[in-house]
Amino acid sequence: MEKLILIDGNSIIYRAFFAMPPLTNSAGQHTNAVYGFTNMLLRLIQEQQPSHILVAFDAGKQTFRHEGYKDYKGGREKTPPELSEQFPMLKELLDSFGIARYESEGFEADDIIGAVSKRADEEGRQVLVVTGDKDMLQLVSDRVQVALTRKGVTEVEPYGYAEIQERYGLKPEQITDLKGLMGDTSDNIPGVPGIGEKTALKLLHQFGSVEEVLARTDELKGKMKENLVNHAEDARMSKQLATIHREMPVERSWEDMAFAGLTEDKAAPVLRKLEFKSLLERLSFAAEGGAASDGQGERRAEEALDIRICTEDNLGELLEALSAVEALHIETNGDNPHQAEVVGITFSSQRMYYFVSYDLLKKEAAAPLANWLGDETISKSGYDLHRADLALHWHGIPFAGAAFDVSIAAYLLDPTGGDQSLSALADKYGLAPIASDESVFGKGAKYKLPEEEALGLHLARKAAVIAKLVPLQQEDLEKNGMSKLFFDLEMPLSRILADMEKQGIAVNREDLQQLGTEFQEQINKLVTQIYEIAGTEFNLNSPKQLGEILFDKMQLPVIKKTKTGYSTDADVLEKLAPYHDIVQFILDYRQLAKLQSTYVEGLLKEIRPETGKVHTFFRQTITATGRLSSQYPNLQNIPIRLEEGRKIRKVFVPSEPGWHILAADYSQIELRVLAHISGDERLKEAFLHEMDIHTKTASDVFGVPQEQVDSNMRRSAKAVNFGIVYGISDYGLSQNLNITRKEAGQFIEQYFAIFQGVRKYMDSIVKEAKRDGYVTTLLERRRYLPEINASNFNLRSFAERTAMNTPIQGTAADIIKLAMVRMVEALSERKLRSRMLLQVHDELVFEVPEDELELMTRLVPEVMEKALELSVPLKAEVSSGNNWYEAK
DNA sequence: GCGTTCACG
DNA sequence: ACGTACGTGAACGCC
Repeated sequence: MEKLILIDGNSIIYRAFFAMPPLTNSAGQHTNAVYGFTNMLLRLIQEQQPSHILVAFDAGKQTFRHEGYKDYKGGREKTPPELSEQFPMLKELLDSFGIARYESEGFEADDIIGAVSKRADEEGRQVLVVTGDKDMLQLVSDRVQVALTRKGVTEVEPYGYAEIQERYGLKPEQITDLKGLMGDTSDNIPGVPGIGEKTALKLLHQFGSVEEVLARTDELKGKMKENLVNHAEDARMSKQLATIHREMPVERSWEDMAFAGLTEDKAAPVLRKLEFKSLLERLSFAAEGGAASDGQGERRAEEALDIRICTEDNLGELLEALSAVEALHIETNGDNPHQAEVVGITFSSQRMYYFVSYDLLKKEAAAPLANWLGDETISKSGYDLHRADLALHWHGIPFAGAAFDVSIAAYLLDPTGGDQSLSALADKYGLAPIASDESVFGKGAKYKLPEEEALGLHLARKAAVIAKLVPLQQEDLEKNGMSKLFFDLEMPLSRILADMEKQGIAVNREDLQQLGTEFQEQINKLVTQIYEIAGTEFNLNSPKQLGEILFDKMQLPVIKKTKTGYSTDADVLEKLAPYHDIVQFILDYRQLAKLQSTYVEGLLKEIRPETGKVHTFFRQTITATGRLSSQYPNLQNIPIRLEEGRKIRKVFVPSEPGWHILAADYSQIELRVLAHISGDERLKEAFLHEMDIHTKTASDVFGVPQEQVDSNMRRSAKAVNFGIVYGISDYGLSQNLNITRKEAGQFIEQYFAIFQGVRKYMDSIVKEAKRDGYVTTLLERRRYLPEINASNFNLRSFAERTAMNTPIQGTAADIIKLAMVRMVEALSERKLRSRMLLQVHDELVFEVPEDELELMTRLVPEVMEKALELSVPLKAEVSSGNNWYEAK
């Protein structure tokens, strides 16, 4: 008789973790949850004699991160790292047992179990679902049984029709009704207030279903009736949430799930590594490894590598091997690559690994090696070569020829994939494991280089992993249709970014200091006034102390609270301003204090004395959408909206006398992208006719001619347009416009009634995300949304808004990146001296010699507008002056 | 190290 | 019943 055991992996490992006492192996890894899981598994196998087994997991690391987030919202503990670290071990163990496991981006273990059990049921097979989650009881049928864990985890209690009837007096399909009424705090299912298990069961015994209860509330009375009437929708939705979807495409055949029993050669090494001696005995496996054991048997099976620690004497070997180098790794220290030291370089060449220390690299004897590094005709594969390039540059060693950067590939393949270190990538691709940097170097203040031998080994392992990753990632990129994005856009861009960063942008130190003096005078005045009104001195920078003054001492009304106390953010202070003069002073203080600490003092610290410039570091592998980010300093958030802050821009000047700063920005690029991808005729019309998009939107939504749109209507329309781009919600819009949620909802409804193409796009992109588990941009940049089918309302809603926003923000990011690549080509073709310095999401900043100003004023917007052809025109506006302030 | 606030697109 | 507009980085207070 064939029998399938379907295990809810997440549910069981959680329970095992909390049920078992702490347990670690000699490597210091926690193993208690894996131990509990394995015990349960072996017992099930013995008792049930299954022919097939499948363990289902929630997909991806994100799930656990967001479970932490959800728990946090629910006021519970985060997933402890002692548990997180056990997931990879469990998966390795299952593989070694020959047990199939299944996780699929965008789906939860519930979905997998629901769908697999349904199919098996239809095929007439016996199924036992093992879980700690009572919701699963809804899956019970003639052929499907559900085993719930008891107190511990190794014991389970099987439920069929009879047991559910006996325990609850319900049929399996009524389990969702039960949840609909009583809710479930751990899953964030609300249910109906005041109704717990007892009341819910009574109601269901009387009426049979949620729908029937709600239809016949006239037969009830009192508070319960009131709650049911008022929360009818909650009840319906809760039932929906508790319903397991059983329709996902199952990408496992029956044969894939076959279980043939354990074999010692596969299972024993993993059990030994975990140091599960009692289990080894129970299975009659040897507790010590066989012939393979080499005294390191208990450690992870890191690969033995053939390593040369290079010296002046043996450097010739490496020089000969250079022509066959598959990968190199350039290790740097510190976060800021402009200040980093080069720790050492390793090379992988035909299964030999060479380590070169920085000291050796700087010696005359290594000149051929330095030449090789700087030869742009030699293609190089590595990890974070952009960072390496900068570090080498400041030590006088040119680097060129970056052709395949494993960190960028990993980012494109999963921009929100969490830890993208080489150690994590080795795990992910099933390569020989390598130690984490933290374990080799320590972190923070404890960072310390190990002995050269150990250092060389660790860095050689990195080079080895890079060499192996390259073909694997190349294949994955190809599979995802991202090869062009990688080779023709991101890799060229990474080289361009390094050039921009080395170039830097000049800052007038004296002017900046002068500005600081002016700010400080104003700050001093404000502080005096505020202390006087408050009647006491306190730390104005402490929201806690400020809150005590405003709300306890002065008794101003509390508008909003944070987790830790009173909120004092600008939103709140603006609402309090009418009550007391002090509030405006505080707002002004905040503004100036921000400018002073972040932009005057912060920027001064970043000016490099040698160049008189600031050299930001653009990060290419951070954002979820494909945008860049900027650090040390962040030059993508220099003030502009308020005049006081905008003055900061005056200190950003050309680095050569007589040159100009030229800035060009895309006009409404995100709404134009939306017009293109949604195909909305009205939106397209607006851009084809060069209309003011917010006025046009107001005119359409309020049904008045454009001439009659007043400033308030335009302001509302602008907020709606922003909201649309962000993945609109009535709540968000209401916050932004300071109106009620209902009014915001009406705005949105009116908008969608006019821009129907946009509504269709929003609906279809969410559907697409639910089907595929990811969304893409025009250039096939991809973002996975594992929570798009979550049963938790907040997680799911967030993913839905992300599904709407990411293709828009991401495509805009694609476009300006394309423009940057084309711009550099255009500059070099025309042999111009102008330099591209900064990118600020929809803006490019250049420094331009006088005699190129006219040409650049035409060329830059032209290149930007032609970067990608859409069904609406792209528009770029250009301007120039003696500094960034004037280039507006 | 986390939370709050605020600067930008 | 729940609480978010999307995407970032830096400074500061506080534990």
